[in-house]
Amino acid sequence: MNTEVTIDIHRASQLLKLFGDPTRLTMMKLLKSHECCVCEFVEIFKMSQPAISQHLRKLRDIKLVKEERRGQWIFFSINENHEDYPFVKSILEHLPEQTDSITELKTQGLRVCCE
Amino acid sequence: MNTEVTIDIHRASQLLKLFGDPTRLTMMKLLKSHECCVCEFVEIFKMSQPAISQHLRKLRDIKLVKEERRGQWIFFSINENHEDYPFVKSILEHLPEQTDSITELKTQGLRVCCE
DNA sequence: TGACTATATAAGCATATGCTTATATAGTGA
DNA sequence: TCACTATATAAGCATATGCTTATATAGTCA
Repeated sequence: MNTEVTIDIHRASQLLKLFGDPTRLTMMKLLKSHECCVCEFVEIFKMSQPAISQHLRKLRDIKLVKEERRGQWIFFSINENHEDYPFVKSILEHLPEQTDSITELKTQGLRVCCE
Repeated sequence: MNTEVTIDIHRASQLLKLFGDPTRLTMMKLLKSHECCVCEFVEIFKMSQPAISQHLRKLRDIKLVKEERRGQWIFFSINENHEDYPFVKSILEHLPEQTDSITELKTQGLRVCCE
């Protein structure tokens, strides 16, 4: 019936549990199109740095996101090689773009650019 | 870019939070193809009747499932008219079929049939 | 090196969650 | 009506979750 690869239902529920938090879900949607670092999320979500860091850790623990240090900053991005990325992608595609928050960051001169 | 209707990210996270429990996620997958009543779920999940009832209530509270009494039994089914059903459907389509548990119910003579 | 910025981690705490047991409600059928 | 089955609800409890504050780690730059 379904040509798509299916995902084990327990693993699926673990992923969905992480996506069940509005902050993490928005993070994932943002990261799908934009690399971001912690301090940017702090601005976007108006949330403390440890809170942001802990959300990202949960996403990183199951390898949904990867990190890369550049100078002072650690940039987070979606791990497109994750075994369940097709599943993740199909969920994120139903969500509205979050480009506004990135645009606002830029307007405020808070978008971290590290070349 | 995307011709699909998008879902508000907060509402999405509420749905996904409910789907973040393996029992409820499996229930939803089962209900997508089979009407079931509480006592069947009790058998399938080897879980107490109140526990099952409470999971179903959460799904019913946000109208993801509907119920219909037939005699002694109350049959639950997916609410395909839910505003977010396309989103729900796309998630469930990634999950493996759960027909085995229904087959097993039938084998044990525990499948409730109410015509 | 020392001050600064970015990030991670630990501990604590209030609230949420998912079960349990006990009990209430509602339909069936003798 | 009464015993029975199916389901719902309430209260209690152990654990999980998501924040907080305090502190540690690591890089930058004067």
